[in-house]
Amino acid sequence: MRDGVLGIQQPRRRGLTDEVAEGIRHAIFDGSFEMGEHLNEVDIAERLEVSRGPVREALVQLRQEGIVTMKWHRGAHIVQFSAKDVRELASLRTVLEVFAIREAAVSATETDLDQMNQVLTAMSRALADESDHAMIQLDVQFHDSLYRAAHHDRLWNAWSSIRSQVMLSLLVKRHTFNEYYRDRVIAEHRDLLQVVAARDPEACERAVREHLAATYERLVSRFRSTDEETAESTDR
Amino acid sequence: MRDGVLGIQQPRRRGLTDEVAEGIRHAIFDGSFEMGEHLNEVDIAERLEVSRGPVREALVQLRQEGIVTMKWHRGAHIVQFSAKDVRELASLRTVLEVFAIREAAVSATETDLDQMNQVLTAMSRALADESDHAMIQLDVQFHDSLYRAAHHDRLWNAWSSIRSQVMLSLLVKRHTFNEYYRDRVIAEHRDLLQVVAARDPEACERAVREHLAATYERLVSRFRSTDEETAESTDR
DNA sequence: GCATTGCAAGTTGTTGACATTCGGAACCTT
DNA sequence: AAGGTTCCGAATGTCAACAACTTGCAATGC
Repeated sequence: MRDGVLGIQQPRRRGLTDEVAEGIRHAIFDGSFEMGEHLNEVDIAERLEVSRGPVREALVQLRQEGIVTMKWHRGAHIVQFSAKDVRELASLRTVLEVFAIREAAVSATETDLDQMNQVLTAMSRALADESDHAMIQLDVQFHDSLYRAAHHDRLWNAWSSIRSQVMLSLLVKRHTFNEYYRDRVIAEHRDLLQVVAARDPEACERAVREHLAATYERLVSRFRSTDEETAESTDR
Repeated sequence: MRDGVLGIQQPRRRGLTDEVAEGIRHAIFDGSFEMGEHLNEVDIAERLEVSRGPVREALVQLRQEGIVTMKWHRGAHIVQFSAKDVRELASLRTVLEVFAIREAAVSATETDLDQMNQVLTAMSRALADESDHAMIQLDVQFHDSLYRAAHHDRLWNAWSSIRSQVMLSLLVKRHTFNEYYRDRVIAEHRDLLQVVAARDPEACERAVREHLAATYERLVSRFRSTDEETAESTDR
């Protein structure tokens, strides 16, 4: 946020709560937990060498991000997305992102555009590595920079509260994205950057709608429509 | 949610965290705290007769709701809205609520419409009492029922994360709303209900845009703008 | 056998004590 | 007296123990 006088990034002091939240988030994205798995507070606390206090506070945060659910005296579980959930993510995200890109078209600075561009070049590099995980991360990162370019704190918060869900829903089905990512991601995102740079609100809205429709059309079908159906045999 | 077999409303068990969060929220809305005031954890804990643990967890929740800010080792403060904040609330809320009412127009049930109607009648009663506080509460409550009619969990969460801010920004300037509330609230909200009931998406969108524009046009001017904002702002 | 009841183990919820950090008052230096 | 430094009080951050709750299992009764 504020760099020191010497341009040195002064160590941002933050509590264990945030560290733990990031740790758990990272673990979830890395696939260290199964979908629906129970998160044991003492396990996490011991593994991160912290007490349970910060862990609990972190879980409250993650609940707000929608990637864990909590019930009274029943602890936290990783969410399990149904097709309905993904459809909700798609529709809400479209609404937010159309708004975001229209705002960005008006108030994006050169710096903002640069950052979007940097993500694009990072994508090109990642394409060679064929790492789906890295690519998805960059995908989300690009949209981060788009939202940031809108310069709208509360819009950013709204995005933050579904961001982790978006990331998780993509990661879970990452293997179905191979061809898509190889063929179209970079082009589509470059289009987004261009319409923003061109300051054309209408083109912006069209580009976002197409981009998200294309992404989610294939994604939704990968999730089960009823989560009542169950249940693979118990793994214990 | 699920009533017992005997129709007995089983007491919804919830932790102290939620109770405390609601307590603090209530206190803030009641004006028990000044804007920007520091929230002392031990004071709150003692006053509510709980330990600091639940209080801290509750504050994390309230931070997510945007009505308190927290900094490392500096605790929690009530937010202070600037004109920019209120403008952000207005624009984001418009985006969300347009989406909400269009969804509601499609998927609202009779029960949903009934609940909206109930709030309307409660408003009529409150109008006589001339209690601004009660009226604002009902105003927000009406919009609650609108969002609920959309049957979209993530949209509801997005609304929840600005709801408290909306409520607070209205309450802080409640004295400027006398005439408006007396004259137009009920009519405008009844319009909203009618267009939803008519299942007319376009009329819905128009009604919401007008309603919110009217509300925020007068509200924004009541908040003072920050220095930097006036310095670099370009009107549009 | 099947359902019910009581127990026990394990997990979460809560608490009070301890450690760390911030901000300001008092003090020294110039 | 102005400016900087040191120290202390007060609040927050963290921890480990205690209490409450849920759940699965086994014993009991039918």
